[in-house]
Amino acid sequence: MFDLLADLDPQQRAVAVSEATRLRVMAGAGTGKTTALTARTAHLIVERRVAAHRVLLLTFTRRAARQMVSRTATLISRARSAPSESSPSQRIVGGTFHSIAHQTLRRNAQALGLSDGFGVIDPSDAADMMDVIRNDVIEDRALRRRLPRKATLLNIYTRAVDTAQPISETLERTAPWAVRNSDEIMRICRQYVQRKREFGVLDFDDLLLYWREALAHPTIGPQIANGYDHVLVDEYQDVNALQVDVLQHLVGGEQTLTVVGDDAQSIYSFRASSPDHILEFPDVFPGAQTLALTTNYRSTQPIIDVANALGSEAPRGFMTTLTACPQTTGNDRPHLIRCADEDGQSDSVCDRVLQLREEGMSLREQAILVRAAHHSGRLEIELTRRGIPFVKYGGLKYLEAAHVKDLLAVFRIVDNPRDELSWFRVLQLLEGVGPAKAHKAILTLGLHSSDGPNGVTLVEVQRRWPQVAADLGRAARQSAAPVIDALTAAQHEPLVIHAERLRAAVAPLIEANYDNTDVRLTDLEALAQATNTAERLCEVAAEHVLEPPHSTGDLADQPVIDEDYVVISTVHSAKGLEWDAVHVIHAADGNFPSDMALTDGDGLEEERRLFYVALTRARRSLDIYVPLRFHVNRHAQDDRHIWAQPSRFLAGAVAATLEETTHLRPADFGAIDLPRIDAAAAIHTRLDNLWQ
DNA sequence: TAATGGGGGTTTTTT
DNA sequence: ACCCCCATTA
Repeated sequence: MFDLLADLDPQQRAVAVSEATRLRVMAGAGTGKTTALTARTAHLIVERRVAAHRVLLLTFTRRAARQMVSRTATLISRARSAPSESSPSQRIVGGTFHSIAHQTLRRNAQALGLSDGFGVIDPSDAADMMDVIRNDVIEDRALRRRLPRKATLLNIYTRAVDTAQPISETLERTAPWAVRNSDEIMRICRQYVQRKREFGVLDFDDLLLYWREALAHPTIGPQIANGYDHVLVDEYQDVNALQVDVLQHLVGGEQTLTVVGDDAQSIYSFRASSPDHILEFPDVFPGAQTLALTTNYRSTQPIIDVANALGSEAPRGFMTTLTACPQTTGNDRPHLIRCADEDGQSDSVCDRVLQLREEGMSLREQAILVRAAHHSGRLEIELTRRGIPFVKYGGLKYLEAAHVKDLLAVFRIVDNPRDELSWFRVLQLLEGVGPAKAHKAILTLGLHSSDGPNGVTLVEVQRRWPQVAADLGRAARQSAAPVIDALTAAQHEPLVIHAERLRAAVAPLIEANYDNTDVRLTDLEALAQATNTAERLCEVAAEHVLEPPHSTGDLADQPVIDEDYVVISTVHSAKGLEWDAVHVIHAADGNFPSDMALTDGDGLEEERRLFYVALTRARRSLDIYVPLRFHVNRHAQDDRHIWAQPSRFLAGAVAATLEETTHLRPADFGAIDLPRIDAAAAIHTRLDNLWQ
């Protein structure tokens, strides 16, 4: 018979079978955390007879959730010698904090005073709202221009919400230059909250806030929490105070709680997470037991040496020191490659990538990791020039999916006609309709004026539409009519038919507004078909918002899948992944650690953890590239450069673990021999003192 | 109203 | 190079 625990090492086995009701697992990088967690879950279900649907697994990414739910199901079906893994008795409830929150809110919308077809807006919608509000609320143009840009406004708002700190405090920490305008920013935030309510929409933060509110309620809360007997949380180092609150309520009864994480990999402080939460877990959850996973099965000894050396330099240290698995082979020390400038770096990376491929390592086994998405710009040019295919993760432009957002906006209107944001978007697809006419139309439709609890109904919209149409050109009137009809028609039809009707009505508008119509229309067909498993259109829209395309490859057509390609990824997006070879570029002070993060000591420590995450992605080969000269500005095309020191993380104990080489092109001779003085670092320190 | 051009500013990471 | 804002023009 299949033994669930057979492939586990003693540490992992301890995690799998522990009967602690509060368990913290400190799991270092590459130590088989997923293996241990899925074994624990399967063990609960197979050996301790827990029903699968009473186990809740919370993660931070969709990918992690999917992976663990299906691996658990596989384990269970093997242990029971059952043929299929799709049986509900084998599938636990798993998802990101946000998606589980969303499902919970849908089920309890009425009890929570939410309108029943509430919409979920993505960060770019939210930012657009911020933009509109700024223009409405701030009269003075000069003042308006001094305020942060829309995305920054949203960041400030989010951070204030996540940390439950007043805006003024948030500004001090994250945007000190905007402190003088804190009054205006507060007014904008207040309006933002109010408008979301009027429109009947929730943003990402709201999902968690409402979830917590529901859980904190004396009768609703326990009812939700009692749906589960066991709660497991992955990547616990990334939780913020709000999420800890949610968990406390979720396990307020008889439930058990297992959290797994690594304090060394806490890299989301901009979302108000802090490694303190995993470090202080026993204080918040009394009686907690702690286990550790310390044997790294991923990387060779020399790579682990670099990671441990980096950890040893952290002022507070990291809780786990990694031990290499005795079976790993490979003695090559990771390289620190000095390059003259960014182009030299691009050159060097390409050379190395091709060299490794010639040694038999396919491109797909290699990744190039960057601190900031734009760091790979010049490298991408060089990769293209040399015909090396690549796929970039992170930093996807939402606009590329504008047509998808258009149809989703229509979906949202169906269930929530007072969603002004969606109307605003859809109306502007009509010819001759810009912001001004769209706004007027919204007033005419009287989206909020209605008496009903959920605002206007679609029937009312249809009745008032002729008034709007009178103000439109002929073309706009004609192309709008089918959309309005499709919105109201077919409420009794199967969802997928209704969705298809809407798609057909919107398609001509898409054709009129965008290039690349073929690809876009295909996307929309897929989207309409995807509604056949859902119960409501607003659900489809929300799920889509919660799982945006993650790489440019996700949006592209399938053929890419068969090809061999290098992955370019931000370090943040690379967490949880691994490759045979990892190339970390731009490891120069100012880029990595990023200048932006150095306003306080916490910032520097987070950069160190980020660097740690980057290093520990590598299985067999690790190369760190240091361009000594790079462009001053993000988008600079001019010749203004600054000289940089290698990243401060490469000094001290770490230096001793690396093999240093210099990559020179003929043109670089001379350049590289210029004296390297410590001026940059000295000035940096001096200036840093000014801000404290 | 949408399209165009000039000018000024440009602070990372993402569920 | 790019984005954002504004004024001008069709």
